Amino acid sequence: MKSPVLLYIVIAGILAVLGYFLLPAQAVNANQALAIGLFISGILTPLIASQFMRQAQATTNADNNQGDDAKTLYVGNLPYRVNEQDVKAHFGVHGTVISVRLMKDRRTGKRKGYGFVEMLGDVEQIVRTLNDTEFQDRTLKVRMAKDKQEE
DNA sequence: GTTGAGCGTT
Repeated sequence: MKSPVLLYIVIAGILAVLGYFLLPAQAVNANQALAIGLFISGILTPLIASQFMRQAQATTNADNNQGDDAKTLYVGNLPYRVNEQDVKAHFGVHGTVISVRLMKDRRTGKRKGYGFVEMLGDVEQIVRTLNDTEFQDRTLKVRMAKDKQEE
């Protein structure tokens, strides 16, 4: 039931069969029956189509809630010497790491000691697991990233 | 070459 046009045809077909048996032939002629059927189909199609859209949306939301969407974690208190590969390896144990961005000074390019890890999985659980844990002799700060939850 | 709270980048 992908296109509204197809849906419209199906509804009109069902109504045609129903009308053939239910409508008194002496009260309504063929042209009137056709007009009524098309009219009712025109009303029903958007209603039913919107129901399908809601179901599809609900399915999408359910998938997202299963943790298949990328979330961004804020990671603070990182050692200055670690690179993005190290962070990726460390977080990759508990989920799928999409990308790692270690913030650095724009001029000198030196690490600022914090960054963002974009990953899949139960992010809330990962925060609880990795926050306040040792990483290269430093105690990590792991939080949900603020504003930008991009898709 | 140093430092140590924080929420960013085309």
